[in-house]
Amino acid sequence: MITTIIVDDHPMVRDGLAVMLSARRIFDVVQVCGDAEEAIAYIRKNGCPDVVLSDVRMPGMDGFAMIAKLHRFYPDARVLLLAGMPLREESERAKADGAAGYMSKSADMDRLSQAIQEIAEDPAFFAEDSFMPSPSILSPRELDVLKLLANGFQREGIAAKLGISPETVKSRIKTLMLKLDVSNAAQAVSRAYELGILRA
Amino acid sequence: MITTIIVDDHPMVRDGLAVMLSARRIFDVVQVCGDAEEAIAYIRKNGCPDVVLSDVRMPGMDGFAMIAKLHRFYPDARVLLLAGMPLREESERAKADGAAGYMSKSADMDRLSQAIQEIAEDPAFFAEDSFMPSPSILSPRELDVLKLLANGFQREGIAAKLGISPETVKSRIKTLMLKLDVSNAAQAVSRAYELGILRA
DNA sequence: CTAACATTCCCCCTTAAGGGGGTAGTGCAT
DNA sequence: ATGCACTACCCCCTTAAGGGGGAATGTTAG
Repeated sequence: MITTIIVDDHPMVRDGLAVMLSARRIFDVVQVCGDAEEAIAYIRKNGCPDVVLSDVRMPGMDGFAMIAKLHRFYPDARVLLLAGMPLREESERAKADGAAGYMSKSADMDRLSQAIQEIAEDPAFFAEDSFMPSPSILSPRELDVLKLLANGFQREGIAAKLGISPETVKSRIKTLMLKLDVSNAAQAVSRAYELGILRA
Repeated sequence: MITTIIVDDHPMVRDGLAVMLSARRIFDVVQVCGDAEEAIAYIRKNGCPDVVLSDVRMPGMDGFAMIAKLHRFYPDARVLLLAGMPLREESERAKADGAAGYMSKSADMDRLSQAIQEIAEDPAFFAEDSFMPSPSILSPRELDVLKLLANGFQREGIAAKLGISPETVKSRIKTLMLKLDVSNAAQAVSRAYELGILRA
């Protein structure tokens, strides 16, 4: 039995992972947390699980900061970082910062499962998988919507501008936020600038 | 009597200006508009006023685009651009693009009144006033809040992070959005990146 | 001294946003 | 042909955001 805890600000991702992992009898998901602070508090109280699965980007403390903090108390803690949008540079940083791996949230369960087991068994193992082709993570339509969001439009205005329904705009915003791994429009715009999707 | 119309996406600014100008008996504010499209539609139906007062930054068509479009039908239209945050480069562009002036929204009424009169009388007059020292338009606290907004936090989270009340955060967001001349958090973040207040 | 500004916090209110589903048609891959 | 991404659209729901005020500090630049 491999004990794990899952840290992700997205309830969907977090719970989905928990269910899928638990379905494989070799994993025991002892806790799911919405942010790094919560996870660290839990670990300090209840001890460190075999593997910590954590989102890279989270409001507040991010995955890297969490590793640093966690390693101060548990130098041997194994943290597998999960990225909504895996980037090669980030993976390299993860390795350098002592992560146990860096994988995509959309990696299939077999690979993830395999990775977690290898991490639990081999203290030197670093798990990684493929990367996004960096830009154009967003579909053309999502980009349209994002640009209008950055220009202060809201759903109704975007819908009128693009000649579609506000509900569809809502759908695009939903998928776009999921891809950027953010929780609201303001953060989506920020991430987009950071990733070079939007240019200053 | 100098006829004017006011175009600004901020109801506060728009109506405030209308009232203050109307208080001076020499001005007749014949219309207030929330966006450039609306203003142009009005002008094409009712004729061009002596002076058009328009915000520079607006969702959709901005002040520069409005001048270009307006001048296609009314080559002599006099448009005084108003900036929430006056920048020297923007003022130069305004002059080049055929604006009748470029002034700060926070210019005092006497100067604005004076400028409008000169614009109405002299077809070659270009009105301008002082400029912001560019960066640090935002107060330290506003910057704190803005950064957290860009990181996906919302009022409650920001309040907790800064150890203040959510209502205070709301106040900071209000003033910050006013200064950046934007209508929501997403646009505030975008403007901040464009202005170099936030860095990718 | 007194504006101006920043900061803190409170109230009201309406509307928009976001979470979490679902259906369905297209077109492009394996 | 079966899947997958993209697109468009619909429903439910709760909570957050933003508009529009106000009041009270404290600091600082005229």
